[in-house]
Amino acid sequence: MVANYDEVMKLALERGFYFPSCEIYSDAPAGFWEYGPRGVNMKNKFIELWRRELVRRDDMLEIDGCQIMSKSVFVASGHIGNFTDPVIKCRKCGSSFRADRYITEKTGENVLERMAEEEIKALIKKHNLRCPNCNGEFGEVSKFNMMFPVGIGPAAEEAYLRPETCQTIFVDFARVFKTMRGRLPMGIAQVGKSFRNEIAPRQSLLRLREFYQAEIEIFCNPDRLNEMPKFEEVKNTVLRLFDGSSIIEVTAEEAISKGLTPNKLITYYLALLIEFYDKIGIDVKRSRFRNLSVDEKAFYASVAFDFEVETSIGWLELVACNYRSDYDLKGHASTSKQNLEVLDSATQSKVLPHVFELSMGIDRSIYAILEHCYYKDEQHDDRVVLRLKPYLAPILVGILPLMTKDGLDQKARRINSELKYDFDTFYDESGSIGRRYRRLEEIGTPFAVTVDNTTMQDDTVTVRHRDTMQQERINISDLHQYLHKALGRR
RNA sequence: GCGACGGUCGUCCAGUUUGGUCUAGGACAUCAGAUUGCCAAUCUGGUAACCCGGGUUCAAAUCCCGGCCGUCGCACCA
Repeated sequence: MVANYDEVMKLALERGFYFPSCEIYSDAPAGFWEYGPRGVNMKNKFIELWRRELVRRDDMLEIDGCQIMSKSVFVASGHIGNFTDPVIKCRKCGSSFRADRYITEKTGENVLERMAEEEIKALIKKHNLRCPNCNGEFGEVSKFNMMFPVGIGPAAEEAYLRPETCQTIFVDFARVFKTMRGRLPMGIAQVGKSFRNEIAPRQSLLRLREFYQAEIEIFCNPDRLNEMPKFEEVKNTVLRLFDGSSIIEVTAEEAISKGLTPNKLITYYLALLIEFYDKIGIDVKRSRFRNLSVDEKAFYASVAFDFEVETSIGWLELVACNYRSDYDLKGHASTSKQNLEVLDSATQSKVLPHVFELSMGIDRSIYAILEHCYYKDEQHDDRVVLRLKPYLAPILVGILPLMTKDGLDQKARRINSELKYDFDTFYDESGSIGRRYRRLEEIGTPFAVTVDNTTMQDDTVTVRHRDTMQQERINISDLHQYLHKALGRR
């Protein structure tokens, strides 16, 4: 039984995964959401697996940069120029439109991305364009920048909240490469918040104004994109590639030989990404890499694959995989007047690295995992089971006394005390045993340890499995090892 | 941002049409007690809400205006 958005939303609100920010105030703006206790735990575990399966596996370097950055950064990155849309507003009914698109649609005239406001105005006048809704006259052309400005210090020096975490990586690149004795290709990773003043934030975690990204920027020599010994590790990994009409399943090796992906470096990282999402609990059979067409790509990307998963509200983009070439380093080099070239030790030549990025949306990923793991068990009174991987579950194990007498509760409390420093545990004695099992499985707890009368005689407990409802009896002294193993730890 | 519709306990809903026993009701969830003792059991009791601001009126959950939020459509989406 497949979940829908409303069911996931209800579970998230009722069980403390996430909820609207500032909700006790009526002027709370849209597009801001908080993680509750269960959500933040799950998010932390998501990031831990990201570190393990991408950052450590590939020997990347992680940094943690500032969220407020100087204006120059965004002049260099192109956000000051490109992150704005020209908007025209009807004087009569107030409807607003993207000026460039509207003019092109109505007149066929090509409107350049950087066309000045005066020129746009002239075009409207020339063709006598009016509002399609009420035939009213258009007012001034305005530019809406989606970055949040901030004023630094008493003089309110112009700066911005970063609209993407990667800019920190680019401006830090030279120092990190030097001090960490970098070699190309080199990955720099970062988890952090980004901020975009969305016009219409919607659907809770899916379209936020303040959101988490986990970003990886691979700095590479563009002449050596097929020199990738590590590629052997992933050559049999299956990629599902979508060309706009159908999904083709191929191994990483086949993707290259058939020309579906451009080179080994990009293909290697697409494969790492899909392996990560498989381990995190996404049903990868319901995912695809969408090869973006020319007009869909961001202004800085020359090759772009969006990693998308199928949900009840359609295909949802979780990761943008962009080959940004030297767009960013070139921009920062010329704006800052710093030389950002590095020596590629393999060729002993100076090179301005190109960049391939994996830009993951954490919040959207959390939503997608919840939806893919949500299961309504029709065999057992429609019990709701969140079938999260053990290493992602907010609570790993519930510790339950069968009843609160004959010392069973004290015994269970002692077991909880012994385990809680190493695992996320939850002690619960309230309500019938069946009710307590149901509450645990609803937040994805894979195991429930029950203390019964037999425990008092031989120090064994039952371990109940969330998905099968089967129980096994094991020694209390083996519990630690048992849970350790269940987490897949070494 | 525009348009349509909507906003009542944690959740879902009743009450708004026709202002007045609404001191706002129910179910689920939750808490306490009793009973039971391995899969949402039963009984008793409790906690808990009219989105915010203004207006009309003797009287507003109910009517009017503004704001905020939500759903859908358009537009936008690095």
